[in-house]
Amino acid sequence: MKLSLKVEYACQVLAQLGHTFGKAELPHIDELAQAESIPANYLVQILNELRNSGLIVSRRGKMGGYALAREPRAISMLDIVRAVDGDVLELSGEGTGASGARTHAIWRGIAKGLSENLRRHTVDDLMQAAAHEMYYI
Amino acid sequence: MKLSLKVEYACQVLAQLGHTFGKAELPHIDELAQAESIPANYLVQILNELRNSGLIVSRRGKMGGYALAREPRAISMLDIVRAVDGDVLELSGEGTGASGARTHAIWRGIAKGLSENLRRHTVDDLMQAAAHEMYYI
DNA sequence: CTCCACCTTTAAGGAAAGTTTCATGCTTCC
DNA sequence: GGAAGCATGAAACTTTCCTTAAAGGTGGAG
Repeated sequence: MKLSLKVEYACQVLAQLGHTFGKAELPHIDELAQAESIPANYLVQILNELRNSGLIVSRRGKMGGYALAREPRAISMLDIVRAVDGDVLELSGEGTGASGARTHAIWRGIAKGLSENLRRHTVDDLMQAAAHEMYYI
Repeated sequence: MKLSLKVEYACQVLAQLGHTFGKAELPHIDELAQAESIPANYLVQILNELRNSGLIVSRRGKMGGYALAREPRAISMLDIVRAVDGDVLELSGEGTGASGARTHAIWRGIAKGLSENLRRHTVDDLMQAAAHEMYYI
């Protein structure tokens, strides 16, 4: 049950955009890619998905770049997951078999709990310095 | 963010084994596969992983079959996920980049919360009749 | 008004994982 | 010893993930 690299990248780049939120000059793809050690060509696709989901905005041409669409605390990790990875803990099976329906029902409940937990974390949290990490290990 | 079919299958077959727990005659692979609409050849691998993790036991030869290793309420969904799908929300990346460490720390916290939630559900819950499903939708 | 820097869109390909199926050997009961 | 069933490993297929690439559109600067 692995977390996709794509979601990790998305969290990192949004944290990075959080730091430049409100500034006049917008960061470019290459700057973001280098700061977060993400392949630039892959980052392009992720940023597009984030833009299509309304989490970020972009400006074309010279002086172009990316920025958060709203303040960091107003973008949750649930928004991020749904933007790049689809529904949280989406079911693969059809719910067939004697225990299929019951199994689906329970997993939907678990997915709901996880979603609510993800909603409580925002880009603001991702921007905190690494010094507080001990609390999470 | 999809849940693997393998985990769903594992939950279903364990629910099925829960119903025959304590009985003298053990169900065969083919019976389990048919009851839960799971490809029998695939189910073999899943049952092996569940056995290697100590969740179920098996008997060879004629009159052979499978059974839970302990009572249904003593097998949690966290046990199931770890047996067939590895760690809960395992991280793919290296935690590199400016926000890599912080992102990892937050996701570890979320994974911990999900694990604790999974621990609260057991095979016993998976065995309940489908009539109670409405509460979970 | 032209060029350059930057974003936009799409696609192709390989690597990895997930799912299914098959083949062979080993145990136990009759 | 033979048949019924589990144990084990591997092959083949499908899907997803990750990476890289290329062609096109946009806006500011000179």
